[in-house]
Amino acid sequence: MMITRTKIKDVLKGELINQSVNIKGWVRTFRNNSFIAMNDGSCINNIQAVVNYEHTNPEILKRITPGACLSVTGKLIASQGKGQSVEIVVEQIEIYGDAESDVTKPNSYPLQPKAHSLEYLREIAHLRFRTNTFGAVFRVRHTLAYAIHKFFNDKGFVYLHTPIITSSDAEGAGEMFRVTTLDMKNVPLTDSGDIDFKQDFFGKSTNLTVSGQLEGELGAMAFSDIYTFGPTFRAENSNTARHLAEFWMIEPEMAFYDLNDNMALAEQMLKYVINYALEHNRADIEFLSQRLLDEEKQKPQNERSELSLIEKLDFCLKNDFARITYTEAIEILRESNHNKKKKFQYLIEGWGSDLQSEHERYLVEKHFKKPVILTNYPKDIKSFYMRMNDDGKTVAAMDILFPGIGEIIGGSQREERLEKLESRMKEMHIPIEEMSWYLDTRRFGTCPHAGFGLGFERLVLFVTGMTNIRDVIAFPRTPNNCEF
RNA sequence: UCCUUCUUAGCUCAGCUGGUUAGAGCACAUGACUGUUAAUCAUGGGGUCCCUGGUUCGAGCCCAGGAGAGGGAGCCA
Repeated sequence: MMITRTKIKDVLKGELINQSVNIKGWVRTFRNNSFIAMNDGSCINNIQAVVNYEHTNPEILKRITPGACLSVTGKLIASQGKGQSVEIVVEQIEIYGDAESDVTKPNSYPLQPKAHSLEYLREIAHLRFRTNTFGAVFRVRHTLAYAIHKFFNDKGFVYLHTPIITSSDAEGAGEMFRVTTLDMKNVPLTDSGDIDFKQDFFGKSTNLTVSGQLEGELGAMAFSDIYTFGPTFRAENSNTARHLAEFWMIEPEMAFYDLNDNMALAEQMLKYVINYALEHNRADIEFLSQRLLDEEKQKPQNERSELSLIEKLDFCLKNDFARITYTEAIEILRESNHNKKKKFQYLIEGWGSDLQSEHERYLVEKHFKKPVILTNYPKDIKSFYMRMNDDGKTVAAMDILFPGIGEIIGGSQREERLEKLESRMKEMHIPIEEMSWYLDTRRFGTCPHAGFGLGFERLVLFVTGMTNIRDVIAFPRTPNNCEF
């Protein structure tokens, strides 16, 4: 009789003890010609399937190699060994797919039963899901994505799908990728010698979106509360461990919210999703936490983290984020011993200039030692749509800074007053005519509103303790790299 | 884009001041063992020292250019 397949996660619960079970998955290791460690991705743990090698065809045994895909049927029993509570006594093995283990042969399975560097695994990103670390990372990533949807859904937010192809280039959030069907070898030109986009697919110049915020504001002016969660594209030539050319962003936009409401929502959301991941992916996060501890054992004492990953996440949940204005931040930095001893590479020059990464890191990691929300930045270093404060010098912006990540959220109360918005756009040379659809929100029933953007991969970085953003997205796109 | 470090076996890395036949651990193969936990033990095979050019009697090592990767910065999420 055929037994239906059970996922390894469920088999490991032990409820099916003394019953026949069928599992399907990939071999991690095969020890002692007897013990197959199998994983099907349903959880971090493997199940041990025990083969009686004396009664099994040696040709079959030879094909049980790391990476091979098997279907195993047998009785689930209490394990005699120490590493696991239950194991399967193999009665039947079907090999779905072999994996060549001999590294001297071409096309051998590149994952060996040993530690590999993250850089090496990045080169074989199509197979790295099969490792403990990346299995854990991508299960956590999934849970965070689900938690974000659940958080907003439970609050009555509408999930708005903003366009991926846009014609607006006024956002100014970054360099854009062009979308075109024009023949690159024979680009049509106008009489004046410019590219004739009238002949392009959309009859105008188009790009991949750098932000769904402006469209999001349109939704908020009808549904009150909306959020977007989609891919975002920036053609910046930035090569860092925190930037991608293609990344996922969450952008809520709320009518009748001021800056304080905005901050409160952002903090509540971050804590909700971190807590959700801790509750639903405990084993994965514990594995990642232990992984970091093992890694840090190689470092000198003074370079090790004060808190483990789990402790860091718990700490973040239990403490209020620090909230300070830009002006107060400048004061703290100016008065710091670090600045007085000239330890900053960029000394604090005074009010008005943007903070450098080292300054943000000092505030978060040395001074407050917890997440920090910076507010009310000088208008000249922020975007046109941010609401002007009464001082005429600052805007109602907020950035949330996380330890080890830097800016994880950027947001603001939006400028809802038409005249002020238009004059700001003129100052910053934003083409007002092209943005007429956006300005309609201010013409027809405008209201105070606010929103923010959360870089999803940066959140995943924080929760998994990974340090390179290329290791928390399945197939990273960065300058000069678009593999798979 | 800028600064900086690196590139040696399938993987992770040693390789002294430029000097004979380039090493280790793991992996892999073969054999032994058989309740293991990345099993253990023995034996064995395995190298375009990233590429191109130069200096030198002699280059893995020095110089120039190029490619790729890591870390930092800028831009930001």
